[in-house]
Amino acid sequence: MSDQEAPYSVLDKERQKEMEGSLDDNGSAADSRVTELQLGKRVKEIRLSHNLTLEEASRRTGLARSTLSKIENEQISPTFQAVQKLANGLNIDIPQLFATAKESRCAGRRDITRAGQGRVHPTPTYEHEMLASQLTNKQMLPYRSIVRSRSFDDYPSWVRHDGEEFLLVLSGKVRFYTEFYEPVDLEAGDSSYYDGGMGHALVSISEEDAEVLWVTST
Amino acid sequence: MSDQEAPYSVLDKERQKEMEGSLDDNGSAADSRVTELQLGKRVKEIRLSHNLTLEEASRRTGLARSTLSKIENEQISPTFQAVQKLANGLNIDIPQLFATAKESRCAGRRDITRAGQGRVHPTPTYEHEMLASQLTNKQMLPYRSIVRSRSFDDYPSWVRHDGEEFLLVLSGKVRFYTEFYEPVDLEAGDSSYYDGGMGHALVSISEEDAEVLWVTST
DNA sequence: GAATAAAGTTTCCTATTGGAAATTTTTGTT
DNA sequence: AACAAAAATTTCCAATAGGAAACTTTATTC
Repeated sequence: MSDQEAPYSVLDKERQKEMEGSLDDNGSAADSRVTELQLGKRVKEIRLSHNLTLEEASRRTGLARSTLSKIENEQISPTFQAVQKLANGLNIDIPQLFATAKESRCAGRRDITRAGQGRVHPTPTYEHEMLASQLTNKQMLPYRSIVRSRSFDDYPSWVRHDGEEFLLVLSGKVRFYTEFYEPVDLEAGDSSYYDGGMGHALVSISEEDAEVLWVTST
Repeated sequence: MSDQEAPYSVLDKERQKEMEGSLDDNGSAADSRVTELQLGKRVKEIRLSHNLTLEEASRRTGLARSTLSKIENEQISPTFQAVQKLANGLNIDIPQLFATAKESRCAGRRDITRAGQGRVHPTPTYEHEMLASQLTNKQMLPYRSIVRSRSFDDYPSWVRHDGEEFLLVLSGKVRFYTEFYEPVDLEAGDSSYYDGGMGHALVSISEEDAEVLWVTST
């Protein structure tokens, strides 16, 4: 093959490879923590653990051998489409792919929120105090709320969201409306667990505004 | 981060009126189209729920406005790199991005537990009352516990388990021991969020046994 | 309602990806 | 060791993503 005059010399290659290690920059706000590295390695691991050749993997995923090779060697950043084909073809679900890349499960994170020191977020019907708001990427979102609403009519429509929700009444008394059930009155100490996708709403029915704790799963 | 910028609004669910239906899967894991369609929509949802403009999002993620727009409108398939910047910049973890498609079970489950009516499960150090125990297959496990322990020595070893844990002190006062931090005293209303894999233990330090609420993610 | 500003989309161009085929590396056989 | 076969990598080029700026749409103000 050509040697001295080729525009892409071996030297260039080496240099490129080195730079590959940390391709996060753009000094802007994004916290580009180095979560990168893993993907290619991970894919290779999985492929090998299934005892597949690139050829086979190519057949199953619909991606070219060459493309797979490049992905495994971190030479390219596959498009989302490609990632999906990969995941489908190799029978891995995407979260799994990133599970390792993301970070180890046995972290030692801890966040403490003193009473009343959460980040407050008011709405017409509730006054929410986000707890543990320092910690990001949580699996659950806890918040303590004061139920301002005094009538079901305060709600233009059902409140809905992804995930599941746990509710505990801390003080006062509320009426708990849900889309598929009769309303129920809950007092301090009563709790409920329900699907967030089901419409729901709370109304204070005690002298003072009731206080509740919510934990939502993501 | 974590300041006066748009408060994390998982709470702005009010505006999340529609849950899209209609995903035609052909059962097998072969077709990638299904999830593909979701990505843009999902990103847009998330961006809006954080009350961000494309401009803002661009600043945070380091991706161009135009690129973000194209992604949201499914005009391009972002590279993995781009997806990562997205996830970092918008503070979402990647699995969450992909979670949509399969989560189409907008069930309407609900379980109510009256104060003191949970299923009790005593241990030497705690007296646990499982809440919502009627409901199985939950993503979270809530329980209210009385902290019997009076000394750290009551614990033969650290308590550890999978997932993450949210802790709220309901009454009394506890000392919160963790594997990687100095012990902290918590009073009624104080809360903490931490990784279950990190050793932890509670000890009552008030006159009466303290009462706490725990929610563990699975 | 026109004028202005802000948010979002499209265009145009460069940089990068993805695939077919050539090349190199690895593995197995005599 | 030499050869052949299989697997992996690299090259080259067409197709596509990403970014800057032009443009269109949607709010906001006078």
